[in-house]
Amino acid sequence: MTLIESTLDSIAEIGFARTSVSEIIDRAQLSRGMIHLHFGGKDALVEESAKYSSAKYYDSLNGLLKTAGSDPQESVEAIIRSDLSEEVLNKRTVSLWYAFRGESRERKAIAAYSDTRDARLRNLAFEAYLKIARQSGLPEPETTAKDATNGTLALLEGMWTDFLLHPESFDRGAAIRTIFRFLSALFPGYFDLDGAVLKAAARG
Amino acid sequence: MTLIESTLDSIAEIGFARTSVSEIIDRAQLSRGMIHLHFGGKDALVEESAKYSSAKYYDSLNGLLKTAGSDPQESVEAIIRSDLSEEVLNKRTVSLWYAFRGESRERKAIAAYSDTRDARLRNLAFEAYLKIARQSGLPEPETTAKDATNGTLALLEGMWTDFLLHPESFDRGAAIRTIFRFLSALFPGYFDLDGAVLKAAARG
Amino acid sequence: MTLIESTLDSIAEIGFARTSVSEIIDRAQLSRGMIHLHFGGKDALVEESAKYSSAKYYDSLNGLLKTAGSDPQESVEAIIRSDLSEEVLNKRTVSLWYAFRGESRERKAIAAYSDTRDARLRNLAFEAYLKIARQSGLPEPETTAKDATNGTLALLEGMWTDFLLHPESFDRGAAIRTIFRFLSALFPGYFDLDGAVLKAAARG
Amino acid sequence: MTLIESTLDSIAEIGFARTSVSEIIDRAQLSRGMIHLHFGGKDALVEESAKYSSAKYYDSLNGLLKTAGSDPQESVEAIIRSDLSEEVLNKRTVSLWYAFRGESRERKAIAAYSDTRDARLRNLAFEAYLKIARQSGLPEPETTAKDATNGTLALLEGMWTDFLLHPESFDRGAAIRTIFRFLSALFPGYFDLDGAVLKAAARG
DNA sequence: AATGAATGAGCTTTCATTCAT
DNA sequence: GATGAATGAAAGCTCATTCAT
Repeated sequence: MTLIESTLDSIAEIGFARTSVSEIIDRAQLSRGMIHLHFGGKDALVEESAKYSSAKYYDSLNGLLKTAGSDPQESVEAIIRSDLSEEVLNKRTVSLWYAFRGESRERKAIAAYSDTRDARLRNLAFEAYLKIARQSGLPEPETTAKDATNGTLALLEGMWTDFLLHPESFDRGAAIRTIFRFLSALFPGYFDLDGAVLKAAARG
Repeated sequence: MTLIESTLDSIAEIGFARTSVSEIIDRAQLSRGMIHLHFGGKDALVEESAKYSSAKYYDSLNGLLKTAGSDPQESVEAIIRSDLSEEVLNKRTVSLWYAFRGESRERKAIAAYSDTRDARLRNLAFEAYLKIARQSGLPEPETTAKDATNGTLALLEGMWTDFLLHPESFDRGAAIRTIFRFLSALFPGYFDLDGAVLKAAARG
Repeated sequence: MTLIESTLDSIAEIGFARTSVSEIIDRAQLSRGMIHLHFGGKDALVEESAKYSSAKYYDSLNGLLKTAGSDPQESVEAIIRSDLSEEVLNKRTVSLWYAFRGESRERKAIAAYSDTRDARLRNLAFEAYLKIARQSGLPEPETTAKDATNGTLALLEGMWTDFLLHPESFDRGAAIRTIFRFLSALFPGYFDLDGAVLKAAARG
Repeated sequence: MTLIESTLDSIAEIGFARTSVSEIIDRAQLSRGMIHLHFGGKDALVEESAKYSSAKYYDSLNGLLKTAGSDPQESVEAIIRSDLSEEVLNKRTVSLWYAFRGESRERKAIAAYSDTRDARLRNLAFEAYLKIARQSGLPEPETTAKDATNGTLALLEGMWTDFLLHPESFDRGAAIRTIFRFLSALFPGYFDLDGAVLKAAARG
């Protein structure tokens, strides 16, 4: 196993504080010097691990988003279902995510990889909501779309926190339904409690 | 200053990793042995500090909630405005909150004090939403109220995360407006973008 | 034994490079943390040791100089005999002196304690030579005294180096005689090959 | 650049302790394995470097001594002026010389190359002084010549130490004059404060 | 009860050396 | 011969904890 994966495993399993160089090299079955040879030090390895972990999250997400249809409400649904899927949201990823966030106030390099969903995801959601808001004839569609985007991402964050603190009792279905209840109220005819609603008119 | 407050100051200012016994006793101007004498060790002190910090959060919140009117939508507005107020949501509290969450996967005693808004707050929100849902004549008012509660608390979590990662650019007003956009869609006539809407009929 | 003495012993016996924290604490029979507790780190301990070693050299020298009579040529003789005595010039002191000098180019704090005989000793020698030069009626007594001082201290340095490199074959008597051969040529009637010459007139 | 020159550069510039294998190969632009391939290890390379450095010192000195005239006092003057010339005595050589001396107590192979002027130089000086002593009709010319030799080399050592510790304020002219003051006293008519005195009789 | 000097396990890092290529 | 990735012993240092006072 690589040093980065061993580092992530260790942080996920025993936490940031107990993730020592010794722990990492034991897991990676590599020699002590490798960390400094390849990364320059433990801190740099941890930062690379944060970067890699963040990239993996977006990769997983992007992989899942590919399955979305062309309708904007389908894109939104894909984002929500993907971000709350077992592949993306599980004990390991949530442990890592919060471990890095706990360090982010002290280490700006880590903060950069701990961001609340990155620009690409925000843009994807915003574009979808903008189309929906315009189609619905809502006033100020940009502002509506922006708030819907921020709100959706905030709701996803909240669900992740819930998973962190109650991994055993967390209910993915309930989390998804809660989000769609808000969306179906905001964009009636586009969403219902089960997700995206595809109208005959919209499908042509 | 007490050991607990010094511990919290240290965690908030220089982070979990650099919060050593020496750092704490320097801040508290107490002798080295006091931590073990009074708490049994550093870990126990940190747990007590998490407990105290959590209690202080709810105290601040409860203090602010007292100003709420008797209408359920006013209660909801009070919760939201309080939880995003400068008194409750600031660099210190958010640093502490995420520092403890970073540790929560490894230390269950800390997890207990890092919870996503506790039972009292959930009940308060749920009771308010239940009244609103019933008054609105919505079907399945309990489920609606539960989802609205979970969603509201999730949105607040999301806003806190946003503050953690972008303390300088965070906009309290925009955060509040975003939440009310969702609530005003879910409970039209009870909320608008500015908060609670108090109908003549409701005021009697 | 103290940490400083253990450090000096180690440097004298096994050299600068092999004088590790482990070596020092083993010799001192103290715990690992003491070096950092009392001195702040190995470097600071080494500097304090250099300072102490330097002070001890001057103390030994001053102790021996007390035996000197009141005539200036007796002062000069006392300086030379003391600086080449077994008490002052021995394997330990010469090892330390050159070990510190080897470091002095890189560490200015150590250079300060490695100086070629300090100001007090220079002044003592200069005052003695000035009196002799004036009594002898030599032209430019100040310049003569200055050169005699520099030359005497340089000769002593040279003898120390000889001792460093050939501790077994070094001959204190020959070293002293060599120096007095130069001095007796420079100040005839004041010194001969055996040291200071005390004239009837000078003795009263 | 060769490994030996890189090693000497490193010791002169950053000191013994910081001269690592990595530092040396970086300077030499050679691969890591070369040190062991060609020298068997770092220690052997350092010893070869000490040997080379010593040889270079004597080469420089010999080159400068060639300019000396045939009179013995001219030979002595050449030795002194050469050993204190910028070519021979400069920051680099003095750094190297004292770095090796600092190690000499522990590594006899290095001590051999750190000697206080070698046999050839001693013989050259001794032969010159012996001629002068005999010409002057001094009693015990051998002993006088031996002391003059030891004294001269000791004085040169002392001047080097002065340069090591005060490279900025060191005054070559003053150092030379000081030595000649001693020599002119010991061998009047052969030296004065400016160096060798060449008598009409001696020149034929 | 209260102190803080002392401990030593465990930390990150360095670096001479090895050896498969 | 020549390379440089890999090794792991040993380095300096940190720090929670202990305990004689």
